[in-house]
Amino acid sequence: MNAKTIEPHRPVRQDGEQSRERLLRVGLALFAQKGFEKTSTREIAEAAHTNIAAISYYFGDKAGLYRAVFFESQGSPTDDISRYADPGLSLEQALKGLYASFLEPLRQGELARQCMKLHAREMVEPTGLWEEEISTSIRPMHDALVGVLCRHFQLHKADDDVHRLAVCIAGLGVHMHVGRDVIDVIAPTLHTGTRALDSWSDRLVMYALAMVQAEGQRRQTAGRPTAKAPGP
Amino acid sequence: MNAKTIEPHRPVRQDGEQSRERLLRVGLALFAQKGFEKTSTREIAEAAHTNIAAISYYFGDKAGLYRAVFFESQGSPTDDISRYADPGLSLEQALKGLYASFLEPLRQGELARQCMKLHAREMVEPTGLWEEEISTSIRPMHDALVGVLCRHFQLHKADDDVHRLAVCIAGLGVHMHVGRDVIDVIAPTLHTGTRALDSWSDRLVMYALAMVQAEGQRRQTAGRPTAKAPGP
DNA sequence: TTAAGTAAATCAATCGTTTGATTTATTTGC
DNA sequence: GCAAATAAATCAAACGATTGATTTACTTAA
Repeated sequence: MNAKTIEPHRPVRQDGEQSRERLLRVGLALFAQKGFEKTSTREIAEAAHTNIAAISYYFGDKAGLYRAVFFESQGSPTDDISRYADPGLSLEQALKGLYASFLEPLRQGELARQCMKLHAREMVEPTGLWEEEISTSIRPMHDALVGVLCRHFQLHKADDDVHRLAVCIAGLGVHMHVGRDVIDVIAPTLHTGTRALDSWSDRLVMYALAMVQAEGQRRQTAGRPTAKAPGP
Repeated sequence: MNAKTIEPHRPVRQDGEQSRERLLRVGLALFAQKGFEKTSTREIAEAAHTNIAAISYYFGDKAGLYRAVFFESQGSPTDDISRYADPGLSLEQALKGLYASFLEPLRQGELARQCMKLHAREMVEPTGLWEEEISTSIRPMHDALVGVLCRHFQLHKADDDVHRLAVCIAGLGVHMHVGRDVIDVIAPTLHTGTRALDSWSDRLVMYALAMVQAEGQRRQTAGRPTAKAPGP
């Protein structure tokens, strides 16, 4: 943040802020690769070319470093909502924006991919930060998606079926990250080249639109009885 | 190595097998809840009312217990494929069978749910058993699903688009387990009651059918020029 | 007896963390 | 301008705790 002037020669002593950033970067890589428990503070310090004490010096403790990695390392956390929550957008545009939020980290490089992996790891092995992530990032995204669907279905209030549909639509995007390694093994060609992600984006939008359409048809077929299932 | 191979006959003492089963049950619960690293052998032994030495006595080491938990505890691992790989089944029947495999563990009780959680954990934090699980369980499932789709699309060979569709169809089922805790927080009503899972099954099948239909339409619209990657 | 099984004590290794001292950069007093 | 003083950053070393694994002695059923 603070502008560090250019040092005339290689200083024997680091800047401090540089060590902090190295710890963040290395911490993200190792935490994403091996998880929190399997990663030792000595390993982090060694990879970051710092002393072990630097971790507690800058972040208090190992958990503090993890927390900082989790919240500071992400590129653009929640402002992506504007890409699909805007009432002026069409359904297809909103879905395109939604899946772009999911897929962009995959093409953006290793750093963003590590962030996603860290978040995916939190999903099945919550360390406590996950609930905060839900309320600050996931919940707004889900609500925005539910809003888009309600507007499309001309509903003033979302019912369980809308929530289910929203979960499934988002689930396609989540699965791109969670199941990535599996996909690489089962069907490696699906992840080769930059065009691959474009194909994924097109298909995800197409599938999501198909699900929305199917749900719309179901709501019409289900007819007046606004209940969930046709009564006896 | 020690000659701690599998005994051909029942062990002479009854308490032994009981301790072994208790270790498996408790190990599954703790590994699923806290993960492999966070779970200590002392904790397992204490919860199973056995001694720490029993772990190495029956399973060699902690990793051996984990391996036994991972492969022995699952109810019906791979024979579910018959439920959707049978060529005589219709597409809808195959999809119903597929999602039944995903959803049944959720209604079957805590034990099966713990198994699924253990597998979901392996997905983002592989301990080495995951690759074996892919080749023995996931790959056959994916191939079977691809086969069903190829039969439906009247293709003699699967292309990337079919694989993509299969991944998305399976992704809906995977997301039921991976995102379960998140769903419980965001939309708790979606998981209440036994009827809830029936609704999920109906919707998943409906959405999958919609995706298949959309892909079929796309293949027709795309027309003769077999799009991007026509094989020689 | 014989051997499987259990219990308690103990092993070496590693963990995260803390300490006190050292080195460098910046500020202050004159 | 210049040395003293303060702050920031880094370092090696060791801390206590906990880990998985092992050893030893004891119990129990065949």
